[in-house]
Amino acid sequence: MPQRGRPRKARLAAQPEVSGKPTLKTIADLAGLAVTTVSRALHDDPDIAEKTRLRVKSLASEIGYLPDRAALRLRTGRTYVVSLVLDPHDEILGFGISLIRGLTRAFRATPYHLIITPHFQGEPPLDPVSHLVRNRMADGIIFTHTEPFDERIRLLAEQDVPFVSHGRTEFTFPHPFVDFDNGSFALEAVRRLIARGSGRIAMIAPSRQFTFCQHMRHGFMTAVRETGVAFEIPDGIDLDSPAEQIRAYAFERAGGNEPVDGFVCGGEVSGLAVMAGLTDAGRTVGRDVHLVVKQTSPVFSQVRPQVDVIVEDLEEAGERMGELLLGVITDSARRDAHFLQPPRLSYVDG
Amino acid sequence: MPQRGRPRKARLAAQPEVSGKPTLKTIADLAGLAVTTVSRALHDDPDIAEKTRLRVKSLASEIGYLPDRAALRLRTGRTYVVSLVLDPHDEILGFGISLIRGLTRAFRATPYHLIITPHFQGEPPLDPVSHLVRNRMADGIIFTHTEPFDERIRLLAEQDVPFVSHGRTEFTFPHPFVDFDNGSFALEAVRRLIARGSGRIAMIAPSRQFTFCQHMRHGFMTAVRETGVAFEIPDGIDLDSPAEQIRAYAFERAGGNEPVDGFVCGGEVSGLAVMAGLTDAGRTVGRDVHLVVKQTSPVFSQVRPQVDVIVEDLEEAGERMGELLLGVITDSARRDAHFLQPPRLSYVDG
DNA sequence: GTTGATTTCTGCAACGTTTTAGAACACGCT
DNA sequence: AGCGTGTTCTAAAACGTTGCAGAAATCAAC
Repeated sequence: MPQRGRPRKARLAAQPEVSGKPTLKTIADLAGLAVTTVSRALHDDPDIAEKTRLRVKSLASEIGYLPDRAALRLRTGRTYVVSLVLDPHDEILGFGISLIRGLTRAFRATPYHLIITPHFQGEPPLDPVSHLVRNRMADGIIFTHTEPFDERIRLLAEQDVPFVSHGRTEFTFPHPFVDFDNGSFALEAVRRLIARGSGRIAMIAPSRQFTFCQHMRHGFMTAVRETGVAFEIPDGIDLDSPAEQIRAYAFERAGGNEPVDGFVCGGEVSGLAVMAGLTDAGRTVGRDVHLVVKQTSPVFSQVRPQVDVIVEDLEEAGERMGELLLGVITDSARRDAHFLQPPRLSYVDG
Repeated sequence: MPQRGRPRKARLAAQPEVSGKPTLKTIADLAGLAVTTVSRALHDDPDIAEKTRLRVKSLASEIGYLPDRAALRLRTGRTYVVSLVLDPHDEILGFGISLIRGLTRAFRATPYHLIITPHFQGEPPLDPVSHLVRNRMADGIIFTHTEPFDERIRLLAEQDVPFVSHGRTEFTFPHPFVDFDNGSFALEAVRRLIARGSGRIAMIAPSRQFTFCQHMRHGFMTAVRETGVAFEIPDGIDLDSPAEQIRAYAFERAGGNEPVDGFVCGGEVSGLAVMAGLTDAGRTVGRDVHLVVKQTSPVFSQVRPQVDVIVEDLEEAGERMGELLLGVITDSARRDAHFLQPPRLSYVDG
């Protein structure tokens, strides 16, 4: 094979720098090449001889070169940052941390970093998002507790900023989301309660502002109509209500005439609160009254008496959201990708 | 007052750029000043006339100028990033998310961002930390589950990288930490159980590898010696054991001869597991056997029968850690600052 | 008026990267 | 020889910021 092209100038290879982290210049000096060449070699530019590319790459990995994030970001505008907007509604139990763990799994082999942007109670929900967008602080945004006409989504779609929401909207345009199938959850929960013998079923539903409230109610009502069972959905009580209020409701509705003997609980705290209310009212859970609880952490398997649970896997949700977001970032055509997570039924003795 | 110094050149103020986020140049053009001048004015350099400083600052806030993080980082080397190393041991219940929420509170009015660096199960614990240090990815590091001779702390102290640990060490050099007073926790827990009438007390302790295990054991043993009560600390069972194993242990030790009638549980999952085991064994919690549980989330107030809890406020811990870290970052002399968090007793009916 | 001190502002360089434009050389063909 | 072509590499500029070294004007003093 004939040697072609420009031959290497027999440049003195400077001795490797001792201090500081390696940069393109470090490699360039080591290899006797120009910084540009090294950059291109690492990017597999076909203009660079294969032999050189290989040499540069092995040199780079040898000295543990990692491109400088700041320089990259300054030059290219890409931040390689994804931000999770931490919702004040995020339940203590699992929601935040499982989701985060899933996200980190999705970003594991990528250069992306996960930053947490808090949304403080009382602030306008749009603030954290518009701050991120305006100052270009992230390549993509993740958030939870989506509303039917969520302003955050309107803004992000308008500005063409990649995002994935946990929860759906009622906008006409498509956008990437991951959601738990709360409709199926409620449907299955009611069916299970009826199989257990419940004759009057109540549901502790999400706050009306969230889209998933409608899904859960719809599933609930479908099952109720399908079976003709008596039901109630308390007004003014939702999953974000203080546990004490939920407990009091369960306590009250456990007795009187037309007592409730089946509860669908959309979350663990409400599940425990309902159980507490029933216990306090002298009812025996699992015998004269039944529960189906949506579980996002493994606590309920240790709660006694055992109750039927339906599992929402938030770590998986996080991982999917991360994957979808990376997809949208690299290819904005994937804007309508989504994932609807099926409920995982986990019932006590069959 | 006489006009002194160099007068403003009557330079044409270029019309404000419409596109892109504002930079120093935007302000400079607007004010008819040089970029350097604007930079110094914003930094309150006394070399710049007060009038100019005021004008520049009002201009800056008017157009919503925010220094570019990438440029700042590239130029100064400061990242304005703090990283939390997410431990795989972080309990689903509260640990992670409360701590994170507290951290974000501490960074609220600062330019610091919180990034989450995962530590995946099976990886060497040093990996995430040394990666952060080597590539200068953060100005400060936060981590949990500290060990007596924690390699992470050794490394960070050696490299002089600011950090705050959750938990103490047995190193001779001082370092910033926040810790819950697990000694007092165990001490008070035993006292409470004895007041309830327990005659044989067991403790579900942390895994031996963590420093706080020793503190908890020490507090426990102090109380045991002080009172002369019978006790046991099961071998091979700790807070990180599968809940089922803990349940089985409680189930077994609830009966037989010399049954245990008082449990100190260092965490919520173990608390629920012990209650489950006792219930399954036919014991009545609150009558013939008692529990004191360390609580980091509000779940236990809804668990029936109610048990005594001692609260560890992880959100406060996070906020303190954030504050301490900012202190160390800006003034490395504060390396020995720390905060020992007192247990908050929350007992059922007095 | 020149000089020097003081005040106030400016230009240049650098951080590490990618992009754009082009340079240096070898080869094959006339 | 000369020319075009293809291959392989490089110099310079730019992203937005700050530190350094000065520059331009004024004032006080001679």
